Amino acid sequence: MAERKRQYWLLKSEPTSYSLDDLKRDGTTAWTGVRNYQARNYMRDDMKPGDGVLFYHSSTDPMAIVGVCEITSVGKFDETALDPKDHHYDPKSTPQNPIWFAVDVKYKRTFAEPITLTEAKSMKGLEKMVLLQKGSRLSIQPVTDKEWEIISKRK
DNA sequence: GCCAACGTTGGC
DNA sequence: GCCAACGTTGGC
Repeated sequence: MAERKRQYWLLKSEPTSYSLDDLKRDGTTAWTGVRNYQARNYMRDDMKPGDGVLFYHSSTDPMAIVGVCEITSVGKFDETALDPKDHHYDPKSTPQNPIWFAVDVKYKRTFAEPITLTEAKSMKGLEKMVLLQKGSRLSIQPVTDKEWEIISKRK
């Protein structure tokens, strides 16, 4: 069987709800609570252990790509759908008939200097990046090899 | 706080 | 299956 090529992703999070520092503390976390079908599809169908992840802080000052993580599981059932007290509760999603999925994400490193949204917009080679497109609000986005190469070079 | 962009829902 | 109404995201 042919080796699958490593793919790259960007995960958005509001640092007040879950920051890269939180992930550094936890080591690994299940990326639960995603309730958007396109983002779900990426987790369920496309993400594989070893894939690279850029971690982005949204709705904060400054908004920035703050570091690098790694996918360490394939898509699995999102348990938060079962909990009536959870904000992401969805009784239609059950282990027998799963709708919502999560992947495990492992902390790798934090950039000494975050790449702010403003800076990213000025960087050569990132013009097509999903994050920078007008109206783009997907919380899980694919990142191209070239974009990964440019961004993950950051110390 | 505003609002553009987009996704989802539900009436028909 | 269309589409108006509504809700959410997230940059500004």
